[in-house]
Amino acid sequence: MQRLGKNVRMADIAEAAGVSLATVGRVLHKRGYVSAANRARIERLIQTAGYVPDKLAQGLKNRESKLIGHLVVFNPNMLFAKISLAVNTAALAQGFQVLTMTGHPNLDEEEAQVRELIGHRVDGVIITSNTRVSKALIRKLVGLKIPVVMIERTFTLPQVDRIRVDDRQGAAEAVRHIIARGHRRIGFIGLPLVHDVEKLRYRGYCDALGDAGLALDQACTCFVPEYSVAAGYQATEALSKLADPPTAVFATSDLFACGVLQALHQQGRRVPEDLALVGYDDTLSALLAPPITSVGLSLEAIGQHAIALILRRLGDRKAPARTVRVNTVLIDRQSVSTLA
Amino acid sequence: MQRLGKNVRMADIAEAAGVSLATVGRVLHKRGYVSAANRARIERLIQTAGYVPDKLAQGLKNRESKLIGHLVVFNPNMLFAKISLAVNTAALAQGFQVLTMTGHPNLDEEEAQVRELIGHRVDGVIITSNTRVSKALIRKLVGLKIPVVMIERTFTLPQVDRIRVDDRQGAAEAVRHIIARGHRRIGFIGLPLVHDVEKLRYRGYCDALGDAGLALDQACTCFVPEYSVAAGYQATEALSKLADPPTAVFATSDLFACGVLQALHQQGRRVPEDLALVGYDDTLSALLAPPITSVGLSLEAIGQHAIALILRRLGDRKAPARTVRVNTVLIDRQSVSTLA
DNA sequence: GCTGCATATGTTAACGTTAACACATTCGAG
DNA sequence: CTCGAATGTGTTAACGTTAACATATGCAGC
Repeated sequence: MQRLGKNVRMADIAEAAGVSLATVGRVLHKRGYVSAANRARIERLIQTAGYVPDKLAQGLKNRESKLIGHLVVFNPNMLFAKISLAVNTAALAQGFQVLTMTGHPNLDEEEAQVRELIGHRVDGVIITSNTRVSKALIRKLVGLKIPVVMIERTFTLPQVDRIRVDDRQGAAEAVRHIIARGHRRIGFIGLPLVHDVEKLRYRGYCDALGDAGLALDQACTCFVPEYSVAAGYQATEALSKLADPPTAVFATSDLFACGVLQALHQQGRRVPEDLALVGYDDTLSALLAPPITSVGLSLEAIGQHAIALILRRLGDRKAPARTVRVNTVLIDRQSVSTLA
Repeated sequence: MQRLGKNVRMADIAEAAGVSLATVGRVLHKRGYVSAANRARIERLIQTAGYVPDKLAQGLKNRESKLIGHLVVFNPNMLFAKISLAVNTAALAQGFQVLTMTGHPNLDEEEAQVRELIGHRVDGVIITSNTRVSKALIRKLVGLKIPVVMIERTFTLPQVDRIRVDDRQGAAEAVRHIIARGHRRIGFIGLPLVHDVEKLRYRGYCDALGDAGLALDQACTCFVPEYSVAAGYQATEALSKLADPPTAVFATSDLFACGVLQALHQQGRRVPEDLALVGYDDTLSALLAPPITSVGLSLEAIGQHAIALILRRLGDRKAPARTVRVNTVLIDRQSVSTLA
C-alpha cells in the first residue's frame, strides 16, 4: 500500500481493506453504517499505515482550509508575540492553524499579505491593533465572506467583530493602587491621545486622580512619540527636572518602565524608594530589577474570544458585529512604596 | 462573473474573457503563447475581478502546499518568538507561509502537532532546539520525504539538515571581552552540561580563561536547573557569598542576567561598578537598567538558512545532510567596567 | 409473502488548478 | 506550393476528499 515517500490516501486504505472509498469515509467521519468487522479492520489499517487526511483536498471540497490568518506587527516588548501565541493556542484547540503575517507593512505589502491569506483560503482573519490594515482591505475580506476579528482597534465596520481591552479601568486601577499607597503627585508616560487605546489609559489615569480629589497637573504628563525604552528614559529625565517632581510614575507600557529604570539607574536613584513605578502590559515587568507592578492583559481570553468570534461568524456570516470586552489584572510586585 | 461572496476562479476569468481555462493559465504562468490582445484582456480581468489563485487547489494538483511547519516552544525571553519571526520573514520572501506550533508538548501532543503539519501537507518542517520532538518522529517526516531542518539541536540524522550557532566562539568572545577589561575572577551561570548548546558556551568560557592563563575556579561556576530569572537571582546570591567573589559574571542567557540584576538591586550593588555582567542571546539586554552587553545571535541568518536548506532539499530530496554554522555578534553596552 | 425500515456498501460527480496533448493557423524557406 | 516551425488556443484527466445517490440484504410487522 505504501507508495514510496508519498502520503497514504483513503484509496490506499480502501484497497487494503477491500472496501470502497465511501466505507473508509464513513469510518473516518463516524457517520453512517459500517459493519463492526470492517470498522475494526479499517481503523487498524488507518493506524498502522499512518493515514492523515489531506487538508488541501478536504479544504478544496469543503470550502474551508482550517487556517486562520493573523495580521500583526511584533514589537520590542513582544506583547504581540504573546497575543500571537494565545491566538495559536486557542486556534489549535478548535482544530485550526494560524498563518501569522508579521510584516512592517508599507501599504503595498499590507495588500500583498492579505492576498496571500486569501490565496490560502483562510477561514477567518484576526487583525491586531498595531497594524495599519485599512478599512478598504477589511471590506474586501468581508465581501469574500471571510470573518474578521479586530483586536484593540477602535473603528467599527459592519459584520466585523472586535475585542477591546478595558484599558480605562485597567489604568484607573493601577493609579488607584498608587494613590492608596499615599502618593499625591503621579507622573504619566504615554503616547499622544491620537491613539485610542492610549486615550483610554489616559482617561483611566484621570479617573483615578479625580476620584481621589487630586488635581491633574499637566507638567506631570509626558506624551512621547512611540513605544520605546528611549522614550521612557527621556520622559523620566524631564520629570526629574521638575521643581516638584512626582513621587510615582504610571507608564502605559512596560517598555516605558524599562526606560524609567534606566534613567533612575543613571541618576543613582531607586525603585521603589525614590520613585514608585507601575507599568502596563506585564510583558517585561517580572524580569526587571526590581520587578515592577504592571497591568496584565488577559491574553488567553483575547485568544479564545478571537477564535470564538470567528467560529460564531462561520456559523452565521451575517451576524451583527459584536464587541467583546476583556478585563485587565493588576499584578502587584512591590514597586510602589508606601508614602508617609 | 462575481459569484456572491465566493472567490473568483480561473473559470470565471476564462468565461468573461471568452477563452478557455488553458489560455488563462498561460497568462497566469507566463508560459506558452497568448495573443497580445487576449493577454491584455485577461490581465485586466484578473486585476479588476481580484482573482487570487486557490492554493488549496494548486497544492492538491502540484503536491506542494507552500506551507512550512515550525515546531518551537516560546520561552520567557521570547528568543524563540524572535527566531519564529525571522523564519516567517525569510519564508515569506520565498513565497511560503509558516504554520507555527508552539506547544508545551507532552509527548502525545508532540505527535499530534506533527500529524497536524502532515495533514496540511507542509513542504518542510523546522524544528527548534527547545522542543522535545523525538528522532522517531523526525524519521517519520523523512520517510514522507518532507525536508526537515533542525535549529540548534545536536544529534545527526540522515537527510536532516541543521543550523548550529557558533556558541563556543560566541561565549569565548564575550569572556575575552571581560578579561580584556582587567577582570580575573569571572563567574559563570548556565545550565548543566547535559545540554549540548550549554556545553559549547561553557567550553567557550573555559577557552577564554585558558587563553588568558586564568585558572578555572569551580566555585565561580553555577549550574542552574533552568533558564529563568529566579535561577540567575539565586546563582548571584551564591556567588556573592564566596570568600573571594567574582568581579564579573558571564551568563548564558539574558534571563539569567535579569536575575543577576535583581539580586544586585536587592543588595544595593550596581552594574558595572560593583560587578561586570555579560548576557547571552541579546533578547532583553537592551531593555535592562543598565543595558547589558550580550552575545547576539544572527537571527535573520538563521531564518534565511532554514528556508534555504528546505528549498535545497525540495530540489534534491536525497541530498546529504548539511550543517550550516551561524556566527554570533558581541554587542557592547558598557556593562563591563575596566578594572585597575 | 409483502412492505418498509434499518443496516451496509458502492458509484460518481464535484471542488479549482495544472499540464499533457491535440488541434488550428500563419509564415518563411526551400 | 509545400513542409515544418512558430504561434495560438482548446480539451481533458488527474490531484484526494466528500456527499448525494444508488443498490443490496436482512428482518420485523402485518
